[in-house]
Formats: sequence, structure tokens, C-alpha cells
Amino acid sequence: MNFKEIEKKWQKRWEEEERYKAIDFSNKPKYYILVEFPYPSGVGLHVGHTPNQIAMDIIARKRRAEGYNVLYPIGWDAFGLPTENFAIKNGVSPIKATADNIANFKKQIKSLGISFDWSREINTTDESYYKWTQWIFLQFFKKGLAYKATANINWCPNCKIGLSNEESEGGVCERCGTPTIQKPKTQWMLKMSDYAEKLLNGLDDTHYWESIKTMQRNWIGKSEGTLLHCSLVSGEKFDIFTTCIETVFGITYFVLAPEHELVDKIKDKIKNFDEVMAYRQASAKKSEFERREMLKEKTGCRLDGIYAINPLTGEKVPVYIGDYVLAGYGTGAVMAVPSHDQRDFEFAQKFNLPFVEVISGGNTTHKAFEKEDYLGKGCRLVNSGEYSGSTVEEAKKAINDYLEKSGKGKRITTYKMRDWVFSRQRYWGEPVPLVYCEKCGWVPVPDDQLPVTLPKVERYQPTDDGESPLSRIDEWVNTTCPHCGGKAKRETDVMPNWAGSSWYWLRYMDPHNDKEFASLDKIKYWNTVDIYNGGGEHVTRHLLYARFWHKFLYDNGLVSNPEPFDRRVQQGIILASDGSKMSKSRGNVVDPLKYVNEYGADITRLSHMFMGDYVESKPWREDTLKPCERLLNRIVQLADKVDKNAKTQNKLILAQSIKKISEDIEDLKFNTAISQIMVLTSSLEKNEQISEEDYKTLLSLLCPFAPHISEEMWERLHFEGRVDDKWPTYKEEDLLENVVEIAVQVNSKIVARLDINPNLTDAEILEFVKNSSEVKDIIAGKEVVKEIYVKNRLVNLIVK
RNA sequence: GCGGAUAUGGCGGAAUGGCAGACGCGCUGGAUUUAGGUUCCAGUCCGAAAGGGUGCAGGUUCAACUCCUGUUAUCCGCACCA
Repeated sequence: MNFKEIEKKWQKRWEEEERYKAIDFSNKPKYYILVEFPYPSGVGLHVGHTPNQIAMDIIARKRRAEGYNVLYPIGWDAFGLPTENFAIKNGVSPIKATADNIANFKKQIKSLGISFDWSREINTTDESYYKWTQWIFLQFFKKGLAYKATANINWCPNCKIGLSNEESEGGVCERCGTPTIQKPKTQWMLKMSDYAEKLLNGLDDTHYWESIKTMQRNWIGKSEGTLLHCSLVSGEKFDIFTTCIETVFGITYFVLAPEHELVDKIKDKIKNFDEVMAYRQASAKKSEFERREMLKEKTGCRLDGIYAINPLTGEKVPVYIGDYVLAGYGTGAVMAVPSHDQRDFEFAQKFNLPFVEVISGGNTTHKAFEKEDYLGKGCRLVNSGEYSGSTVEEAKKAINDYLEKSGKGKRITTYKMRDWVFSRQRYWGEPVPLVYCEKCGWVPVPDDQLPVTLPKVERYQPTDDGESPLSRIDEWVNTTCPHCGGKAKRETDVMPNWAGSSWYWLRYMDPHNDKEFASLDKIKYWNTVDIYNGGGEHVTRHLLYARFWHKFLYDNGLVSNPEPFDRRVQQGIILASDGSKMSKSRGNVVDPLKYVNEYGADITRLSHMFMGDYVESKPWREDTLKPCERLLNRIVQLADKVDKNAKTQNKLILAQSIKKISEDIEDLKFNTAISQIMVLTSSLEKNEQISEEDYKTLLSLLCPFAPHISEEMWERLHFEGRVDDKWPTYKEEDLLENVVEIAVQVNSKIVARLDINPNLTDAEILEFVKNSSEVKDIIAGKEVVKEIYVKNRLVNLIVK
């Protein structure tokens, strides 16, 4: 059988008849399947990308056969660094590089016979697309959710360029190896923190995997605690945040983040200010990466001559700065209770600071007795003044009440999730559609002037002072203020790669609309994405950004549903054969086209899905190709046995297969679904003749996995209609068996396997088992104290 | 350090708390073939057997790959969650 020729024929036919086009407002029930749209890199589509498209294609094809109006679209997430760097290196324009890469990807995807609705293809770098990315950004701006703030960027002092985290991995510049430093830069921010609570609560309305919900919850990081107003002996005030106010009597020092503003305020009073500044500078040089990696060894610096007062005890304690305290979380300052916080414990040991145990019941000689250890265990306070003797829970409440009454502090909720740094000083992104006017400040570009198109530049590199290359084009930068008509300058930063992917599923619903990003009618019809498949690496950031944008649009009446995705599932990463990550630099990228050319699309698809559990990451392997090829050849040969006059002899195995394959597809267990197709095929092969109905069922079950050959065999045998016109169903009664083998245990040990009639009552079966020759002798003369019968599975007799 | 996951034959992997190893790969033997390949048939967790066996140590249960506690290793993500 020449699979490749058949596949070309069917792919052409599907395209001509627009077979997989999703119909707006169809009367059929809708089903929206989304795969993360790929980044069209120069490496080409590789087998790391393809499983998700194949897997969702299987679901899409099954759903269509079941009578759904399926939306299964595809597009390109094409802005961003890889293409920009490729452009710089090779001296081609990113526009051309993107177009070339997309053409390549498209060819590869089409060769696999994925049933995308190509009429809805989108590309984040098209002006007609990013016009709306800019427009949505302006809605954030108009609602006060886009603001300017100073944030650190990774800066290479040698290349004089801002680097992404990826480009400065390990704290060194990827290009020249120079250690990077943290450089403050004014940036656009999106106020995601305003949506923390909504993003948290909204998870309850979704059907994401529980592990994904947990990761999002942890990322949002809601934490309820106490804001405690503290002051230095010299009078200056500062706040700290703690979740463990019950340990307040155990404070033996305070620690501020190195960048904390209080340090500047009191610099005249710090005796060792030079030393403090040196520490601060050393910390600033550390990347996030280093701060994380170096925490085995706590570092810090005492503020000599500075003491703070414990607001509850009035006690005088020293103050330190230390970079284990982060400026961006809480208040950038902590109360240190070394007996009950492990980080404080380590810091105190290093700097020889005192320990005061205030929660009894633990041992604090070698490590801290932390809240995880004492909460909910009825532990009581000690060394805590009037609170000594109270339980932790009582004390927490009483101390908080006292603080609120006395004005020394209050209960607050904080979130770990930070606002989103939304500027990049780069070229290949959506220009931020704002202009700055001396008189009017930041003014949005009016809707009728959108999009602000990305101008052509000669050099794609940022400037030496770290500004976007757009800042070099004076005639572009200089413009007039849309508000007052005076002189103004355009913002030269562009948006991050994440922007275009934060609303793309909405554009698929109405991809050619030039009046709105998508019409509300169509949004109402397609509504929530029913299943969204992507990589585990996007579970926190992309998924939160996307939900954030969607919720913002919902709050402004622009979409009809509060959550964008109902189900979120993820595929395992396909690694190279040796278990390492696939990447161009390693030269271990596997091109699916290679297998399509050699074996054809159907076998390539089957072999991808047969490789193992879809959800687990695994190395690429080729040894699943052969068995899948064998399977298809066997199914083709089986056609010779099809006989118009034959009657079905396979009710049971067919019913079992329909049930198992249907359920397995829903559960993303494609590997076991294929196993069942193999089992069914083997079973049918035992027949001399096969009825048309039986063979049709086999082809329909195979179709989502291997659509080309299924269509072809259906046509060759002149069956009516098409193979995917309807999904096979079965009758419950066909699943009933006449004889079932059960295991028989005595004292939980298997002693026999017996065939039983499952229609007998439980009592009859137990009687039958006890009287069987295999069991009779073993239990003779003993007392049966317990009898367990698990239907159609086993009998366990407990005897004494 | 934190968060999420994973651990089963020579290999990939199956198993609503109920017969561990489905389905494959590989391997062994046989048939077909001038030969190789293809295809087909049989066997294949370990052990001679009694038995043993799902990373390791405990626990719950008539019964544990599955649930609980602890522990180790590996993978992914990360922004030291006070």
C-alpha cells in the first residue's frame, strides 16, 4: 500500500471541500479545541511540537464524528527574541525570517494531516492582529492598569545591552560571558496584582488538572498575615510583614532588603556606611539566579549604631541588611525570629545573634521550630509576656487584636505575584501605542490611528544606553500630541513576547474582523475554550497572563465569560533520543517530516501516540514506527475478508473496543487506545469472513489516529458516506459475557482460577467456589470466617 | 531553597484498593524465502523449586503499583512567599 500517495490525495480533498471549517453560529453543539500556537523558529517544526497537535487532532476528529461543530484553529506566535537574534546574526529582516519560517512550519503541519481550520490562521506579527494587541493594551492604560515604574533589567556592561533571563542564565551574558548586573530602568508595568484575588478564585470554576491549579495558586501566593509598624530608636519608622505574629516576642534583630529606602534615610547615623554600601552594590550585581543559588550561605551586613524597637516588648535589637530579604515582596523588611524561622536561624548562627524560644514543644538547638511544625498541634507560647501559656492560635488572634486596637499594626493580605513588566527595549515586538507630550503627559494613540506599525530600521540592535532601536529613528519618534497637537515623542519600547499570546484564542473566533478584536456575538457563541493543550512550562506565566487579560476584558464587557479555558491539559516534553532537550545548538532536533517522507503521515501519527503516556515527558524513539506500520498493513489486508453476506461474530470485542477507545481518547490515553485497536484487529483476523459493519467500525475507530487510510479503505470498499460521518456506539448488553474467569484466594493467596457464570448471584458463586475441587480440600475442616467476592474479579476466603 | 511531577521486566509502557507486567520493542526457536528484508507461528519478570518481585523503610487493609507517614533519586518550573 502506498500510504504517501493516498495521503496526498486525501489532504488535497479535505482542503478542497473545506471539510474542517468551523461554522459560526451552527446549530450543532460547539466544541473549541486549542493548542498553544507555535513559535515559528528557524529550527523548523520538530517532534517536540507535533504530539500536541496530533493528540488534539484525534479529539477534534472524534468530536466531529460525534456531531459537534468543532473549532480547531492554528496560528503563529511570531514576535520575540529568537527571530530578532536570527535577524541580527544573518542580516535578514525579521519580517522575512518569520514569513520563511511560517511557510516551512505550515508545510510540515499540513503533511501530517492535522484537521486545522486554516481559514482562521492568525499571526501575531500581522498589522491586522497587533492592531488589536495594542488596542487592548490601551484599554489597560485607560483604566489605569498600565503604569510606569522602575524595574531591574539584566545588563551586560560589556555588550551594553539589556538581556532576558534566558540570555543571562547563570548570571553571565550569553554572548560574551561577562557577568551581568542589575540595572534599574523605567518600564511599563501592567497591574496584575489587582487581579490576584480574581485569578485565584476563578480557578474554582475551571477543570484544570489539580496540579496545575496548585501551581497557579502557589504562584499567586496569597498570604494572610500582619503588618507591624516598627521604628528605630532614633525615631524613623518602617513596616514589616509577617505571617507568624505569634513569634513577635522572639525577635532578636531586624533585616532590611539591601535596597530598602530606610537605609538611605539614616545614612548619616550608620557608622559603617561604606561597608553597607559595598554590600548593597555587591547584591545589586547578583542576578536573581545568583541570589537563588547562593542562599546556602546567608550574607548580610550590620547597620552599625542602628537599633530598632520591638513594638510589643520595647526591647532594643540590632538591624541588618541581607539579600535573603527581597525588596519586592511584603515590605522589604522582616522581623527575625531565629528560633522559629529557618532562614533567620541560619543568619543568626552566622552573625552570632541570640535566640529566644517563644513556642514550646520543639527543639531549636539544630534547626528552627517553624510554623509548619507547630501550627495546629496545640503548642503554647513561652517567654511572651502576658501571652505565655496561650496556644499559638489564641495568641495569634489576641496579638492581632491588640495591634489593631493600639494602632501598632494590622491584619493584611499580601500576594507573591508581582505586576507584569511589560516593556522591552527591543525591536521585534508590538510598539507600545503611547506618545509623551510635555504638556499632556502620556497620551494614547487614537483608535483610528492604530496600529502603530513597526518601522523599518537599519540596525536591530538596541542602542548603547539600552534603549530600543526604534529610538534611533527621529522621524518616527517625533510626532504630535493627539491631545493638544503640540510636539510629542513616541514611546520606543515594544511589548513582550507574551502580549500576542494573551488573547489569541479570542481572535480565532473572528479572525478577519477589522472593527473589533472579535465580535461579542461570536465570542458568545464559541464561548470558553473547552480544552486547552500546552506545555508544562507555560502553566504559570502564560496561563496567568492569558487569564488576566481575559478577566480584564470580561470586567469591561468585551467578552461574555469570566474564564477563558475550561480544561487545561499538558503534553509531556519529547526529548532527544539520549534524554537531553532538543535544541538547534545541540543539533539533536528530530524533524517529523523525515518520518512522514519515509513512512507516511498515518504511521508517523500513530507512532507518536503509541510512544507512551501522552502526559509524561520521554525521549524520542523510532521503535514504535514498525509496529504501527504493521498494524495498518494488517488492517488493509483485513479488507480482503470483508464479505457482504457475513454476519457479525464479534459483538463483545467490538463493544469493548468502542468503549475503551472512546474513553481513552477522552482521558488522553492514546497509547492504550492504539493497543486496543491492535487487540481488535487481532481478534477480527481470526474470522474467515468479516461483516461490513464490523470492518466499518474498525475503520471509524482508527480514523482519528490514521485518518487518510481510514478514508481510503472506506472508499475502496464502496461503503456509504464517509468514515467519519458518525462515531461508533455500542449497547451495554453487548458487554455482557457468558463466562468470566475469576481468581480464587484463600487467606489472600491465589489458589485457583475458575470460570464462572457472571449471571449467578453472589451467594451462588461463593457456594460454587467453595465446592470446587480446587478449593474444597484446602478449606476442609477449617472455619471460613470471612468471604469476599468482587464481582467478576475474585473471591477471597479467610479461613481459620 | 521553594513549587509541581515521576520511579513497574533487557526497553517503552498496562493495571475503578482486587489475578502485576495488557499492548508493543528487543531477544530465542520455528515456518516461508536462493539470501537479506518482509510476513506468519511459538516462547520470553526472576527462580530448578519452594517462593520472590512495582526506588527504599514503615503503616492501614481480607487484599497495596495504587491509600497514609518518612526517605532517596530523577525531571520540569521559579520571582528566597517572611
